[in-house]
Amino acid sequence: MKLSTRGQYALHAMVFLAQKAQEGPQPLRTIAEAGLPEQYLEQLLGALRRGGLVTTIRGAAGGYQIARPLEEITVASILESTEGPLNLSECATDQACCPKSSACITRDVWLYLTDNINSLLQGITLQDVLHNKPYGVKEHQSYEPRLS
Amino acid sequence: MKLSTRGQYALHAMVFLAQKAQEGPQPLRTIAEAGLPEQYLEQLLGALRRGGLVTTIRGAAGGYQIARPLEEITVASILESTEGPLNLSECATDQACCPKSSACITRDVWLYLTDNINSLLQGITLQDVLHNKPYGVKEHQSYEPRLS
DNA sequence: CGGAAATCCGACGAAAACGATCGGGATTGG
DNA sequence: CCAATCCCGATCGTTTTCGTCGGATTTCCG
Repeated sequence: MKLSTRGQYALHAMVFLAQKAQEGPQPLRTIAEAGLPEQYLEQLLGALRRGGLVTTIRGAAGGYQIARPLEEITVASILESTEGPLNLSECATDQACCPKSSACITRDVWLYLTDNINSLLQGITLQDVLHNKPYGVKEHQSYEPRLS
Repeated sequence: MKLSTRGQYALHAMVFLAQKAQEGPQPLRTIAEAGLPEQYLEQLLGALRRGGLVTTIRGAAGGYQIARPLEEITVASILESTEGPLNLSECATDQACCPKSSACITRDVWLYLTDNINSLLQGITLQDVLHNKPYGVKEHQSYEPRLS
């Protein structure tokens, strides 16, 4: 189980933009200076814009800016914008999984994990990351198997 | 962020073997009957054996069996055997990450997530899955940023 | 002993995903 | 106008994933 570099780069870029939030739009060039491939990063910022997390200003002296208050931007939303939704198993999203297995009890496991990982990711905001605070300490969602 | 089918198939197979734990060794053929690709599954069972989760009996009337008590086999160990360790970001395992970024504060995020997801996965045993019990409801590990 | 049932294992191959790179178009400040 | 900058679709090499294949080995059973 791993994440692609898209998510890593995206989080990195968002943290950078958050730090420079008061300094006007940051051009791609500047964001990539930490060592990220510039043209690749451009794609990711496009995804983040479409996800409503950054705004852009085109033309000379343009660049990228954080679109919303830092406490509203979660790691979950960053990863979802750049990597798509968390999908541990088709079994968890699609209905007709496990063709011949009458009682697919593994499905409950995937659903439980999906819920809890999402809740973990939603518990971390850019604000938290910047302030180096201990992250959200909600409890695990209690789990009751769905009757289906 | 997704899991490969290896993990899905492996969990499915392990649940099946757990259900048949009292009935002697189950041949590959039988395990695959639910619709899994037989020869592919064979590789996965090899990995599970190397991980110490199943034992095999070779030769005619042979097959696969659960190797340990159900409450000792966690979803974490199944996924680790078949997919390798959870690795959200090289940044989390390797040291020299983020080449030019002096203070890589994203690293703390990956470490935190890795710890908590692992703890989620370790909280579910085959026993729990079979009995359809609410899974482990430990709290999130409290997190204090490492000073590095 | 011989054959059938089964696991074991390495190699191969098609398809998808990943990690970029490229080239050109559109927008805007100076 | 021109330079800086974002926008966007296409392409491309590499790696990973998802299997398949063929053969070797082990063991039961008659």
